[in-house]
Amino acid sequence: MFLGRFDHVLDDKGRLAIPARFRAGLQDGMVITRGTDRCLYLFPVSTWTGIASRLDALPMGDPNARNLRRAAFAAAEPADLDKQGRVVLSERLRKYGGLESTVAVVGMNSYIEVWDLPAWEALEAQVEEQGDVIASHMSGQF
Amino acid sequence: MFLGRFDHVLDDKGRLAIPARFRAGLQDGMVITRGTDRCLYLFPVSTWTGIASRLDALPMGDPNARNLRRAAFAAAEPADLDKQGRVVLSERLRKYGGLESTVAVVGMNSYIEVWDLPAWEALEAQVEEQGDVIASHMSGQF
DNA sequence: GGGAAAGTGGGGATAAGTGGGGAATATTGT
DNA sequence: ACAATATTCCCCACTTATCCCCACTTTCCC
Repeated sequence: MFLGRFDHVLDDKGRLAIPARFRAGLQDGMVITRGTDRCLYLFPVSTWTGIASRLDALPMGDPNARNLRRAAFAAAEPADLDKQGRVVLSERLRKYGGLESTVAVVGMNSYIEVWDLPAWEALEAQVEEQGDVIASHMSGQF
Repeated sequence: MFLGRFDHVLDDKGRLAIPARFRAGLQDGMVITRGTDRCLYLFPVSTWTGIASRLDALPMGDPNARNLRRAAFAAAEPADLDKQGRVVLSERLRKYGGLESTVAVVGMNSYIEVWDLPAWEALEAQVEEQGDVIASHMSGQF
């Protein structure tokens, strides 16, 4: 599973080194797409196919559903690890995520999120202020 | 399958370069036809035959079904990739899609859509206005 | 401390996207 | 029917981006 946060550098070719611990789960390829709050999602293909089939099931008679489906598929980009364990993030994805140079690669258990580092740190600080909320969500679960 | 968005130029001969990643799925030929919302659909032949047989199965006693069938078959045009991986879009199809010079070629998983770029961008902006609709549709799915 | 692996950087070969010329085929007009 | 014009298709050429490989530095681990 994908756990932990890693700060990596995006080079001028748009390449991002995937943390070594995450690579095994991405050997068969991955799909990178836009996530919530200006981050990027990075799914193993096996996970993506499930998402894709649910998108395919959307009713084509509904205009909103049609456009949602279009946006979702258009934003998705297949990718593979190179021999050094990196992926190329397209110009478009980088722009969406506001990725400049240093990014946070965050394991989200079943998938991976990629954040511009300043944005991630701001989010982290914000969450820290709300410590009680998190604690209340976790109580009685372990 | 077909994923991602690519901005390509339509030359004065009406030729459109198919993104290299899409070509493998179209080697055996394709069928281009009118899509919803003024875009073009581009199906691999194998996918098209399924659609065609469903159209064939429509009840010929029903006037609506008859006309749907007529419109669907009349709009469809077979095409092949040339040696450079391009297809020629007929005058009629270009006019229907309002294709001027730059178009968006969008992978829709099982088929491909072709949009006039300004129209596509308008659609994208519209979807974005609806907030994280995409994310909410994907959330709870992985 | 030594070895291996991880993260980072850069250069060269190859393919992708685009434009244009010319031969073969079809279309039009006299 | 024949010539003139237009259309389609195939091939070649250029520019830019992408991919693949090699190499260096730092960190981690034994």
